[in-house]
Amino acid sequence: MRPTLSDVAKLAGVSVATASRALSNPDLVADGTRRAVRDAAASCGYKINLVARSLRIQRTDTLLVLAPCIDNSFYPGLVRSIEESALAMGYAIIVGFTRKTDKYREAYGELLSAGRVDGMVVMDGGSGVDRFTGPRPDLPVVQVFDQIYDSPVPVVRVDEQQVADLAVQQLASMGHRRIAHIAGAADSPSARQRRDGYASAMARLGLPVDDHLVRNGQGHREGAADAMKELLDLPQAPTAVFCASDSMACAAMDVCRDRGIHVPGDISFIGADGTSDGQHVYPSLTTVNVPRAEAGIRAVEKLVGLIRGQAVASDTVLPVELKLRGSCAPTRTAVAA
Amino acid sequence: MRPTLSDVAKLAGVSVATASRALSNPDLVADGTRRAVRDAAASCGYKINLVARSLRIQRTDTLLVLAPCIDNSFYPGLVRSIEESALAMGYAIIVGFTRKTDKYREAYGELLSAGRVDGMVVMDGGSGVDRFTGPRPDLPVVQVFDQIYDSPVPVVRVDEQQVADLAVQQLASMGHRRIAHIAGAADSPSARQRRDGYASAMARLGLPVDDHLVRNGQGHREGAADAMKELLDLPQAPTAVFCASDSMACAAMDVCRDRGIHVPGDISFIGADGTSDGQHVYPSLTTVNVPRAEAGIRAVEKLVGLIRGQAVASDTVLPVELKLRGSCAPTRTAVAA
DNA sequence: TTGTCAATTTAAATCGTTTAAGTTGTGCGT
DNA sequence: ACGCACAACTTAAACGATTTAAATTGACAA
Repeated sequence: MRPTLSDVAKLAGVSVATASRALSNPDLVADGTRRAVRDAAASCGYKINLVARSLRIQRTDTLLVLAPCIDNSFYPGLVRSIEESALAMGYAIIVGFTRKTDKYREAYGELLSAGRVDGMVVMDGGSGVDRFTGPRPDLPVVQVFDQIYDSPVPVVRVDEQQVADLAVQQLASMGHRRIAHIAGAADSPSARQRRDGYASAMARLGLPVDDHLVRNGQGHREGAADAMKELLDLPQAPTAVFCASDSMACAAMDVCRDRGIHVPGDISFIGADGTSDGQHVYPSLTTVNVPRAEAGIRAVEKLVGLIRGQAVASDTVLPVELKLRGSCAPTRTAVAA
Repeated sequence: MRPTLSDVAKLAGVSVATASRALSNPDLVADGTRRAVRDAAASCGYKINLVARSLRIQRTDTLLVLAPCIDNSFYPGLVRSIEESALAMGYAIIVGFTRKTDKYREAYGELLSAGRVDGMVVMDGGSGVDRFTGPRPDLPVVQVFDQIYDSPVPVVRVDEQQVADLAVQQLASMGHRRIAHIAGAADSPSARQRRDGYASAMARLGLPVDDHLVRNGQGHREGAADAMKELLDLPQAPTAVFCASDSMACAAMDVCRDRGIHVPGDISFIGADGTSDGQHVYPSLTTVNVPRAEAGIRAVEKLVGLIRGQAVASDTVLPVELKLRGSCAPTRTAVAA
């Protein structure tokens, strides 16, 4: 049987209260007593029972982290960053994947409402947070990217419109006028915002907004490949494409290579997110970077603040940044000019 | 204040014991009582306190999953598979990254020895499992891939020698004789075994084993790129390379592209692991697939068996398989012949 | 000797469940 | 009518820690 605190106390010849103090609040006991208790604990291999401790102090020191999936190269980095700062603040993390499914959202939400975790970071904005916890607006929850429309839940995010803006602006500054957009999953709030951002950037720059130039890539490679084929088959194919994610951009570039179309000579690409997808392809992908590591840190800070009952900013917006790489170039006419 | 079972009992006019039974062991109470308790619970929004429950039943229904990192594309799929089967068996998972560092190994090991989790899946074989839990051979632990030398811990793995064997055999059958190897991290058991497997396969096939043809790629892209450059600078460059991981193979192929060396025309590549790295490069990478999803399932099955005190196989070896893709081709002489 | 005070230590309550053991009351056979 | 079996429920004791309030100890001054 595993030794308990009472075993240690017996061994050291003190009460359990003193044993508890000696181990967790050392300055409240006399030197000799402390040593005796510590020796006793070591000699019998005592390990605290964290479950009992949690019950008593009403804290689990554990956070729940929910991502839609982990196949997507967007999330691993985010999870890693969350894990790192959680650990630094004394929390372990339970990781769950919602698969964008209410069944899983609810299953994991139980962990929060049943007190197995102290708070939750949600990266899956597919639907309201009440999908997770039922109607409990008081629980500590932080949303990261993919904000739910007019949700009261504190959020760490970027300005998605600006993501699109930077991309379109860059392409336009290189002389492109027929700029297409391959959009992300229809049910993703951020994908919708990037599409809107694309449209308004085009309008603002006085570029022709042609509905045929906007295609739904559904957020995955296959969808993006199909979308790209449609774009290339257009009577007037675009000279540049802004894709809502790097992985879609890579898939679209692959389609071009297969058809013998040169990137960036014949057509330029810009992706978004700044994942590793775009770094090791040829040509390497220009992208609008979304600071995922930073977001993870801020999310944990915010969540821990919430848990401790401190006042926290309800909306944190992080800066995005264009990373210029090999996949885009000035149009031929711009070069000629 | 959150309602407890005793609140529910009061509301329903029964004792807490009956309330507990009505909710978790429904067939032990009368129909009317059950309904009364359930209604009471619903009406006050009662949620069970899983921490209290865990303390009482001495189970947390939580597993600890330790990976060295998650940047590497090898682990996300494995973690996902573990999460999926754990959830199916009624377990949540705490995920931790060891960063191949004893500090982190010990920090997470605490969770196991302090009873916050019921068992642990370790994917980081860098050192003995005692690095995690101290000298506690009785705790439920399963190792996945990267087995620790003569460790008593049950393991789910592949035959790493066979991984190398399949690769070398394939290349040899295509006429290659100068086959190089770019090895993985020096401290990784599986990397060492693949290197040994390469050497013995070469010997068995009567191919010249030249020390210059074995380079340490250190398991990452940069290391592999350096290794590849050295190989290309050799007086007699290899005509084929077996890389200990797909990501290293991709990095090595990139070096060839930069130097204008054609793959697979001038040189063939085979990677290992079957990660997504090799699927979206050009040419797509031939690889020896390691069944990660299957491994995750088997690991959880085994761990849960261990937790429940059942007898489990101590060594599960899963089959590997060559996935022939575009990165390797017969030598010119083999084609001419 | 006695009282005061600070420094330690202890007993007991508490966190919210589960469950073994005990109580009650009903129906049944004889 | 009596006793027995059985169902339904209650009581009370865990699980293993923390923490409040009370008790003990010893030193020192009056």
